[in-house]
Amino acid sequence: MTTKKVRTRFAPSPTGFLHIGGARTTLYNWLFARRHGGTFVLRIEDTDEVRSTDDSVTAILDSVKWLGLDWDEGPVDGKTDKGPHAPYYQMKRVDTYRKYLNQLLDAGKAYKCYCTKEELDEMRRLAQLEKRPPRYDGRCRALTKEQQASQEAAGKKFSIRFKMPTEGVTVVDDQIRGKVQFENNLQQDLVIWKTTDGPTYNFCCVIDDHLMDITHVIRGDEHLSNTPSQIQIYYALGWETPLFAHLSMILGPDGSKLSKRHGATSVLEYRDQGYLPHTMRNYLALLGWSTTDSQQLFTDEELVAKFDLEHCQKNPATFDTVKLNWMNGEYIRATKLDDLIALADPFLAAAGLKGKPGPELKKTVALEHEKFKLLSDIPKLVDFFYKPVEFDPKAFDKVLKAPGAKQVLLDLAETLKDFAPFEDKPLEARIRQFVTDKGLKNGQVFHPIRVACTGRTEGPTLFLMLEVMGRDAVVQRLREAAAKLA
RNA sequence: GGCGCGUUCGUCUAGCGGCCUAGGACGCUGCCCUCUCAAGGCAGAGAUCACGGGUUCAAAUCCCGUACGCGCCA
Repeated sequence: MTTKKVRTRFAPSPTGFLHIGGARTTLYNWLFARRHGGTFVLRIEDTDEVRSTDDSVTAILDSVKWLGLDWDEGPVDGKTDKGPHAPYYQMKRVDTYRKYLNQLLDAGKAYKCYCTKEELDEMRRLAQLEKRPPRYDGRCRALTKEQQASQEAAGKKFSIRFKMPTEGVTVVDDQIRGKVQFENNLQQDLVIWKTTDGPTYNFCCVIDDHLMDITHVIRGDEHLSNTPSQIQIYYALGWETPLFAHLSMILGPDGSKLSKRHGATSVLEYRDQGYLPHTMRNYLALLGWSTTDSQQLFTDEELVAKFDLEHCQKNPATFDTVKLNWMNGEYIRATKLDDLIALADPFLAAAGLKGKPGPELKKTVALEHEKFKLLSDIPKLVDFFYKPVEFDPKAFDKVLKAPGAKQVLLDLAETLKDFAPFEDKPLEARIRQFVTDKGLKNGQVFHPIRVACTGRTEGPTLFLMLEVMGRDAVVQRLREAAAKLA
């Protein structure tokens, strides 16, 4: 076991938003680094010039920041970097890659390949036909200097391939899956430099992980198959390999790889729907990792203290919004009122509830605190305090159109118009007295009040809600509802 | 097609040969609380541990096949 200081990295390609799978990979890298007092590095793998965009970089950095996962080295924003291994954008490191490319070329461990796309397609077609694995046959491996010169004289472009060993096996000693063996002669000679004169992902990745002293490469399952090739590049350069850990994928409810079809996949969408960063950390931590006890809710400190690679799941996990929602509700309930209102600010603003006349938001939100699953639920559940009552048709028909309901509203408006103090307990006592006086049942009075004041059959505890709403508003709403019944 | 990975309640999972008549969490059902909806409390249903063979006194746990799913190569 290495005694080196732990260094992990998350290395996204900026070709889109940070999705749930990437978020979990980031989290695990972060947790592992923090767990071992190590360093967490963020590196942008933007070698795909066509698909990489600045907007994606921004979106990814925003996502990681929102998740609350701070990185020790990496981009600060689109322009500057922090850390001793800067720059952390691969396209700014091309000279470095070129240096090692030349080293491999000089050592005869890589070679120029002049095959065109058409030729490669043909090769593949034939292989399919003959039921052979459709891989590059290595025809340019043994080209002489003269042959190469004539290809180039003919103006042919070339890519550069890495020479995989033709015999033996490469073992990936995976921290999660154990030893995984690959036969070398079944691996093809990987393109490490493109015809367009640029490095490829698999090459840069190796160079950077080595140069940046990465000790643990924790990444998605989809990279496992490329790992033997990468390991051989380490060997060819005379480097020690880091330890690898491949995480299983995250699936959608139908068992296929989580994608747009399944709804939200981008981390930022979860932010915009009103999930708390802590919920995402906790939920994602448990999606593919677990402790031996039955604990579900963890503080960040607990997560950091307990996280390990041993308990990472080998099989893929289905993303379950229902449990996510439960957890978010748990954390919203655990959030102090003032903090909750601050967190909900964008949602309250979007709903136009800020600065509206009416009760203090803090009071109305407090009434429903235990019911919110999402921050975006907050305005939906308290908006009736701040705008004219909109009656739910069913509630209106069932409760207000009930026999006697109109009279109850009218009588109550009279009873309450001068009532003081207009507070929870006194109100309850008075209204219960009203019920008795009229020889009615609780429901015949309580329900109409609620619907008249809120438009709905469900809502906060009644008398406290009336207190918060205030006498004038309550009396007015009772009368308006009665008038509507005319 | 080749190679690789995986398979425990609907979902996330515990389990590393006897403690498993398989435990927990979310969800679901019922009851309690109650002015509604939640929250909370209690109870319950729900998994022949993918299938088939071995190994062993003993297997969800080890080995081998099969099926299915997924990934990579293109």
